[in-house]
Amino acid sequence: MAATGTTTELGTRERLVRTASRLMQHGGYENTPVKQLVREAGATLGSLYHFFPGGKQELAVAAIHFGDEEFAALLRAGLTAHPDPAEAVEAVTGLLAEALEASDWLDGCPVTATALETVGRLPDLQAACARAFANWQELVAAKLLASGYPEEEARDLAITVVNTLEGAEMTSQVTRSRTPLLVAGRHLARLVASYRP
Amino acid sequence: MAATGTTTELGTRERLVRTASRLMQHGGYENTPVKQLVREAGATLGSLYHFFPGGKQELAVAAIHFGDEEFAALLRAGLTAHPDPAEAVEAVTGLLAEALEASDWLDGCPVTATALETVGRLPDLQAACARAFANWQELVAAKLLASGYPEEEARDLAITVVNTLEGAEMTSQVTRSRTPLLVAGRHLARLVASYRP
DNA sequence: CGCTGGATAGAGCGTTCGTTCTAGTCATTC
DNA sequence: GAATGACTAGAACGAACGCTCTATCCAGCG
Repeated sequence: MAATGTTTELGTRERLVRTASRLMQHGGYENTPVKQLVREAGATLGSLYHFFPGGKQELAVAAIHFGDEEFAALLRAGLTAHPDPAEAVEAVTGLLAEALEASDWLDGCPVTATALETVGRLPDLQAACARAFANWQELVAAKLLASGYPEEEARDLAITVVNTLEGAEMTSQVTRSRTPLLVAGRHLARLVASYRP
Repeated sequence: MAATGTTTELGTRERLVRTASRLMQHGGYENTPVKQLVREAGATLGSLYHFFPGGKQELAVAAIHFGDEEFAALLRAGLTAHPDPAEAVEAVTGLLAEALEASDWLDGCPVTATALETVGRLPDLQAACARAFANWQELVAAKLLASGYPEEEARDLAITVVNTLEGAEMTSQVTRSRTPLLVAGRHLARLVASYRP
């Protein structure tokens, strides 16, 4: 190899995190056996417990953070696509619908499934999921604030925007249809516009 | 016992279904071991496989249907509380927030967790979950239609109302706060009112 | 009374789970 | 070229999983 100073392709640790994020996106935490995980990541059990002494749970927290950032990137892409926040939010639903259908309705929200099954069971994971939701709300709120929305209305709208995206993404996934997401886009745009300063 | 002709308290089958619904509401399908299930239901493995030859999966489908009806009852209660659909929807979020906090943030939507973890894995369960969502949408749509909303707008609004309720319920659960649900109530009321015929 | 069949009861099956453990590889450093 | 330490490799373990199986109970009936 030429450049041995940096990672040539992707380090084992990174492959583990990304694979865990993808598998947990599909089936959540308990439905993701570590052996399948390391196999698909092209790693071994030894590597997993080398990088994550806390085991599956520590890896899962890292995977949730990765999914958090991944979703945030898509959110940023949609939000910056239009200056107007209402149009921007609707653009996000379009991006989500596209990505979801392209994955044969499998790649839903990378956090939701894990969030629901860890409530009251695995506090570390639940906290990581809560942080992700807060992070996404913050992105939406920033867009609204930058457009002149008053502080309180911006914060509240951001909560509902993210929640509706989550709910619509789930329903689109279960029913294998773009409709819930696209309808959510229209309604959120109308709602956001109705508060326009 | 006096009346031996009918079930004295609750039949074993019914206890299994209700217990399964409650446990799946908390942790989903895979997080609900059959042995814990029969123990909490006051039943045994023999009874489970007597009433549900299809095993855990068949019981889970029955449990989803039960949760479907249970949530539908709460939805009906909220929707009939006010003649105006906008106020009615907001009433629903109040009921949900109350029930959720009373359960120490554990009794979320009885279907969502299972829906997400069975996508693309257990078609029978996924179908049962999809049916529940459609059922709830139908209830909201009926309320809007009865209030004179045009057919298409009523259907689309019903989709978003249910999706937003789902998303807000999940976020309220994970963050242990009424806020997401109550904010969703205000926003949904505003959205529904904005379409008032 | 004995027979019958729905319902109950739980020990035990084979499998899979997350984790541990020992052995090994390989680039880097003295 | 021996030593070092980060990393790889996978066999093996105890626990827990869903499910099967045989035995038993008991109300209804001739």
